Amino acid sequence: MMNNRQLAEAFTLIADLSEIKGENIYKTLAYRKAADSLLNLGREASEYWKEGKLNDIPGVGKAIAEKIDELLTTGKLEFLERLKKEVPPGLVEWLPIPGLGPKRAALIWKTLNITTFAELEAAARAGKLRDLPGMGAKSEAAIVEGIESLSRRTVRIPLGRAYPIAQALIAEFKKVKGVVDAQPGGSLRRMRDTVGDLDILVASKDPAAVMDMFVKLPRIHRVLGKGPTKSSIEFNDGLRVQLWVHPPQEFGTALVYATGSKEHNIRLREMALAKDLSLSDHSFKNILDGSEIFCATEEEVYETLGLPWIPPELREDRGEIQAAKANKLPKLIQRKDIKADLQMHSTWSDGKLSMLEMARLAAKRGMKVIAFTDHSVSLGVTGGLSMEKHKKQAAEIRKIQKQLGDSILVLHASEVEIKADGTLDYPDDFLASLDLVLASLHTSLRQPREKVTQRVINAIRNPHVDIIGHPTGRLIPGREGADLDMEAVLNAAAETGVAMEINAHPARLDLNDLHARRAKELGIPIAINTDAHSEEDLDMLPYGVATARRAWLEPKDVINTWTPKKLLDWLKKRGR
DNA sequence: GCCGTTTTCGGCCCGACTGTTTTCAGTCG
Repeated sequence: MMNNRQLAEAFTLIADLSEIKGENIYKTLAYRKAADSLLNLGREASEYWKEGKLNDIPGVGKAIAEKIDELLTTGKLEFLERLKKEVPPGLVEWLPIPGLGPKRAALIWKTLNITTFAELEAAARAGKLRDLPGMGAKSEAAIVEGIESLSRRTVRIPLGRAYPIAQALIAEFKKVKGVVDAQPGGSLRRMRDTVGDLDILVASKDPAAVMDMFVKLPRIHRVLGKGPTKSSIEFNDGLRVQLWVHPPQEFGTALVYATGSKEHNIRLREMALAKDLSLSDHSFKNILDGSEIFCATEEEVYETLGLPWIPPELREDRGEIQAAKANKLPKLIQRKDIKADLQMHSTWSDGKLSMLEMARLAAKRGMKVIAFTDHSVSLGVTGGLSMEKHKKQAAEIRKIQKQLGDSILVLHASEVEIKADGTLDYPDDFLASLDLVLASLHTSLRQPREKVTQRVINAIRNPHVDIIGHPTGRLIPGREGADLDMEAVLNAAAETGVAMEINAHPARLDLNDLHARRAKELGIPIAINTDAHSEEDLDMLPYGVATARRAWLEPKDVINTWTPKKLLDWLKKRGR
């Protein structure tokens, strides 16, 4: 059964091939929209399909619904196979080359009769592209350079790496004469778990000063473009940064534009047009009389459209505009709402600091409750604890609790391994003796879907498990995580009341935004924990909160916002 | 191909930058 990503890939391929073919641009746009919509769906399209509700998926009408049906039934699509015979699918590999789009791909293919990436590279290097109509030596050089940069270019980078770099750049921009404000834009500001390139927006009365400083930053590989209001560069490590500079009086429209997402912006522009206003990064322009409305702040932009300000994390065209219209935007959780951290590690297993040190550092960061979830016995590499050692740890916790007084409550917990056979690492009567049990997958993540899903469900059904930690086990970048049937997992959690974790470490952010949002819909309590192994890790909490915000979570949805008493009551109700 | 707080037909977001084409097309975000 094809999953959403595979379906989206099929429609993206249709869109790419159609565009090279020269098909009506709005038709290709419709396929792209459908692909995007599938990727943004909280549940598998196959479930909509079983319910006969494919048309409920935004951007899916009669024709695309029929194609999804064929793909899910047969695993193939006759329409796509025919299209591949008309347009060589190898051409699609050319499109990521900067400076080469569908029009030129078609031109090169038809004129030179080549279809592979290697043939294209050879033709470009042999000087065969410069004589094509509309192209010249510079276009050809740009394509050669584009091919080279593609091989050098890093894939999407983790938010946890991009964010500090962006903050450092912003600090530099703010030092430049004439700069009034500087903010991140793009997926960075929306706090997606990975970002493609860094978008930064500056408000300044003297744009040239910022641009000149920007293109002279150290460690720049090359300047991709430089204009009076927009420039972009590529660093030696392949990271790309795009900079816009606007006068302060239009910073609001500019920031909305630069933040995106593209789909969100399209919705805003449609709303503007309904009021005879054309919205750009500069202003609202009245299409009847040409008059302009300038917005220095985002609030003014949304107000002009009759909407309350929408937090950047929600701007994905996942229903936030409808919610804003109805004045039903969620009151999103914030960092300051978090008063408990229910997964952290100490020197008792693989943590770097003692429990007392960790407790004091957590208290300093506003925590009222923490849980030590040192690893369980079978995870040998981490120094997983025997039951015997747990008794000693319990005694140690009683001791440090006296030292800490009532500044912070320390719970004796465990991150219990969900073993490859689906059993847990300790017997039930031992689990019952702990203050809190968090169960996680670390091994045999590549098991088949049914098996690995059943493992997690077994853990959820164990009456002594309170939280499932980083449910899929993914690592960013690089490791996919288990192929869980998330809908089945979440349904089990909804039945038993087990909390699901958003692991705040930027290498995890697991649950992701979509799954966390689905968990909320099902009424499942969510935990946001740092999984800290060191002091620095304690400061990763904002990434977890950002993921929760992207999932539309409010303080009441998250158990870490509760008072110690409420948290203890919840654990008691769970049989503790 | 999708879609409807004017619409079941006729729209579908907007502008900067680049190169080459001396007024615009292609690409990009």
